[in-house]
Amino acid sequence: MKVCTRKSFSTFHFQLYYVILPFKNKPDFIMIELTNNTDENKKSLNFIETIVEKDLAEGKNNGRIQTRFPPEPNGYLHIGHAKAICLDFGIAKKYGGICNLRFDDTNPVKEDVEYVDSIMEDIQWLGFQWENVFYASDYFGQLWDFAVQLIKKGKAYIDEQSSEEIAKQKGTPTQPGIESPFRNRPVEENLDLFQKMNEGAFEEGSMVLRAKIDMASPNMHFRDPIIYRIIKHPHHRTGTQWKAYPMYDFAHGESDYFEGVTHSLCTLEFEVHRPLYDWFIDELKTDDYRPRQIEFNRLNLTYTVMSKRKLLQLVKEGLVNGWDDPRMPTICGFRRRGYTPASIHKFIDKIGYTKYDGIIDVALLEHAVRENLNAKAPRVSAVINPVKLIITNYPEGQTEMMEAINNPEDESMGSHEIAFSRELYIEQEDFMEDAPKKYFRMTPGQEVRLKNAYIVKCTGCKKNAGGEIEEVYAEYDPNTKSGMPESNRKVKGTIHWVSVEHSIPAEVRLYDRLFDCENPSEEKDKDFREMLNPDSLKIVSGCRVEAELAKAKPLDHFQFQRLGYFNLDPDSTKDHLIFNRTVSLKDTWSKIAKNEG
RNA sequence: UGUCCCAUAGUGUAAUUGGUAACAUGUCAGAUUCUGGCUCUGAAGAGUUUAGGUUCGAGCCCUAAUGGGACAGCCA
Repeated sequence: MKVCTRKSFSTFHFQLYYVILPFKNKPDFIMIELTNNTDENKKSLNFIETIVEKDLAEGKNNGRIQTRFPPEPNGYLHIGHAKAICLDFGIAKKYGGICNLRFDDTNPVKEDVEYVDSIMEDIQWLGFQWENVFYASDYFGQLWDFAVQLIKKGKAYIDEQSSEEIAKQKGTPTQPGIESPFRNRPVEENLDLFQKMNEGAFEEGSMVLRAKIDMASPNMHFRDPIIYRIIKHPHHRTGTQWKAYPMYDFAHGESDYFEGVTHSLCTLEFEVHRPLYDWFIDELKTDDYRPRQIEFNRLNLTYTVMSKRKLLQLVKEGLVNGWDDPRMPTICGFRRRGYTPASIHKFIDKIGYTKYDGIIDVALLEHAVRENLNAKAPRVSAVINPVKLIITNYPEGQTEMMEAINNPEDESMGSHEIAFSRELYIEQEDFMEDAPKKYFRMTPGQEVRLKNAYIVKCTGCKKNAGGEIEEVYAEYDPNTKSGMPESNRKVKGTIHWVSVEHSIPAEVRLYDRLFDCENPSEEKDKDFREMLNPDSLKIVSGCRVEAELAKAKPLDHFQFQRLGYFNLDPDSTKDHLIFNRTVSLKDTWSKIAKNEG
């Protein structure tokens, strides 16, 4: 055995050793990495990891790393959140830190425990576990005290103007705002009103607490931002205890500070909030510690929308069948569609984290699921649009059990049996009376292999009065059974089938992209409902699947051979099997067929 | 003549300032195949938005322009 080191790599913090094993025919090159951190070192760091490593190298926060995933419980998580989750939990894990789940529940009107539960379920399904669960509402007391402190310092005041008035005075991005007439209200009066505001003495909208900063600031967020408003709607956790609630800008950074977050990762649209985030923390902090907000690009995917508002609208207006409709980009939608956590991780790993706000081709996502399911999904036979095939020279009443390999990619998955008989179903698509040259399937005079069974030669078909194909006929060659010595004869095509008598009925749901246009969010002047793809769901009943599938459990993955990856829908019952198409197989034939006209 | 952010093949990401700008996906071709899948081989596809500057040397640093985005909720 020879071991050689590559000197040229010595500047990196890992070393590669090529070990050449002296096997005669197949010298195996095995790369062994002698470090504790295997994969990570090979890959270049993203800009956030670079920052984290720099902070670590400088000894910031005594080498402590803490992140948080901070959803508002006002909707279901989508694949964009998955990207944030992978980052928040991933950074903590990679650098030996912790990641907490914190619900940013500062607006009781929009929030609900239903969402809290689904969020936790989705994070865990993705394979992550938080260190602690926190709620911004846990800090309402501390935040209140901080607000009082600001008032006492003369840095906050109660404004009694209407929201319209305040908006008007705010100015525009290019014009400075003007100061509120209430801006210099005495401290005592502010404290008194703030107290009463929370006791329910005033109506919603009648007054707010504002930070006194700079109405002429070029950053709109500094123009005396509202930090407390009156909401009388009960809170899903604190009930009616509070009537005055902190705004996001006032709650978020402070919550990070209370918890000891070191790196507060969020999406790009919060970039302009960062100076304010820092401003509040500067007012609050009593030591050198300060959490650091870093923004990365949010995930945009082609042919779908990612905004919670629009997703909610799709659900509320019944344009889809709920949050977990398999066409939705929600995590529960992907789960029901048949995506695996591994495929989502793979996808997110490939797209990376930058500050460039682009849109990602769903083809990348689809590739990730195909790759994952190709490795793990058992192969089965299913006929979605059946037509009868009769093997005219096969004995009536005879049945043979054929061996079907579960997964050619993974021998350890073994095999199962599938019943073969005289009468079968094949796909309507797999028979053509007049076929083009490159059609390798069932057509009179042509031989095809029936997967896992015999080579058959098509002899003709029977049509009804309307010209529709009712039955297809073929003769089999008994010497060509799969596995037999003479079975290796070359035939161009192989098609799948199920036995009429032994197969079971099923419903199959074929999903396609939800929207017709690549970037629905970009078409600002169009109603996004007009861009919906009318064919995004096709329900096909009367499908026939092999008996093996009676054993399927909800969400089990399968490859329907030659068709795609499918999973059993949770609504499926013993008497009514329902399969969802996760993604089709790549289909080069359809391209050829198209080009041939 | 607001502040902030961004700009590398179709898409996404990479490239201690120094070798012919790399990878994935997508596209096209071919091989293989009892899945028109997978796998394998190959090809096309950017000369790094533009113009200056610094440098022996710039995708990378500086300046400006151009284009795109975020910010004017009592949402987060």
